[in-house]
Amino acid sequence: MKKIFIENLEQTRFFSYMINKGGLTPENLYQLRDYFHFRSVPTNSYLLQAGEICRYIFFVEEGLLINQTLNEKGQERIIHIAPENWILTDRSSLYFSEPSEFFIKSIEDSIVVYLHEDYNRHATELSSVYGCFVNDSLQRNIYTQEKRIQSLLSMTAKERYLAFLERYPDTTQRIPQWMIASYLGITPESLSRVRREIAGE
Amino acid sequence: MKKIFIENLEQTRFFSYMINKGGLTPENLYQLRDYFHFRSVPTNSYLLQAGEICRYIFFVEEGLLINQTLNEKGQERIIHIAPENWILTDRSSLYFSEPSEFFIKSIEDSIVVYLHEDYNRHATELSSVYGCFVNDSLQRNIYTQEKRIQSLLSMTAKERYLAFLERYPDTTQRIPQWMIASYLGITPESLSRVRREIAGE
DNA sequence: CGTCGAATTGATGTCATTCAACTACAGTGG
DNA sequence: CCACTGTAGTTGAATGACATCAATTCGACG
Repeated sequence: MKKIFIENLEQTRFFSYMINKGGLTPENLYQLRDYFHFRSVPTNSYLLQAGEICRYIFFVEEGLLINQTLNEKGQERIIHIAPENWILTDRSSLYFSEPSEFFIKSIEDSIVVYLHEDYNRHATELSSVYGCFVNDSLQRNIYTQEKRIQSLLSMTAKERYLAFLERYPDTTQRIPQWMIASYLGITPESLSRVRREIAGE
Repeated sequence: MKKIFIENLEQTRFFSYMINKGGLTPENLYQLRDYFHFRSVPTNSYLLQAGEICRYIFFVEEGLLINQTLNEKGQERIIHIAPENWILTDRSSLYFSEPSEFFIKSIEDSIVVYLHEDYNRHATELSSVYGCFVNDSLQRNIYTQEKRIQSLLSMTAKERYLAFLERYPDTTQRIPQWMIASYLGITPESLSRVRREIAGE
């Protein structure tokens, strides 16, 4: 988890994202320079441990992060999967400064941008467009969660797996199968059977 | 769904909520008078139909609203249940002006405050505290959805029902059982069996 | 080559669904 | 006032989906 120096900031996914989606300018980003830094993160590093207070928003420049939790019975559950260009954090821990119930961990050698908790506030002050973007993201986040709840309420394991494949078409083969199973809320064995069924169609 | 006139605005649940939780003052609320109105809503009225664009945020002054959707197979699913003091809307339809996939409907004779889509914006201009409150609500919303996803991923029907009872202790007996079943993602028959089991403990 | 974890496969169990029958009750019209 | 109807809820038996447990295979890595 070494802090690293990036030669061409402007060529990073992070910059493209913030400029194209967030509506910031390169100048804005240089002004925000104190509120983010790049880190190199080897496989299986924990960026956040349950019990800690989450202080950062993580942007995946390269690699793959997951967000997991342990339920009462002690088994782990994958909550989110974040490949390149995704943002991951524990909003409630970050926002309310409460101990997190989640782990955030890398499952590939990754490069992660750590966004300081004040990044969004400062960026919004620099650009009102960015403020709207943050709001948009929250709304969209709620919407996708709504969708996921619906899928858990009314789809079978097979249907959910097919939906997963559509959602993460390129990423699927980078994720161990048992993690996908966990994300879908089924056992690895069940997923294996589902896959066999699909293959023979 | 008659527009109604309220004698003592200050004694409404809506005012208490906006003042105590939202940080607005009574004066603020009178200034916002154009952006909300009360309606009397008989049982089984639709406040929003799938396909429409949602234009309001609904605050339940009295009664009981639900938010439901039809899945691909044509069966209805209860997504949210909102008794007094709750807020209900289709955020993505409201925010992105897209046709809604949801129905919002009263299941008791109710009094509902219709908040105009610009209410939040204007209220935020009047009071920055309110702006924080809106943000808080979004964050909290995300958090509770996260919780619900986890419960769907790892709890049995019985456990989810018990959790439901804790969450809506006073409201349970006002909601038909088959709706609770739908909210929990199980069939009415299963819920009936779960209840019998619990009763005999 | 041996080890370890991931993935597959089979046998069996559990939980919830489905379908059907039955009860209870509320509303309607004769 | 009573029969008729429709809806919610309960119950039972059969079925289906997924879990669990155990055995085996596969592949990566030291």
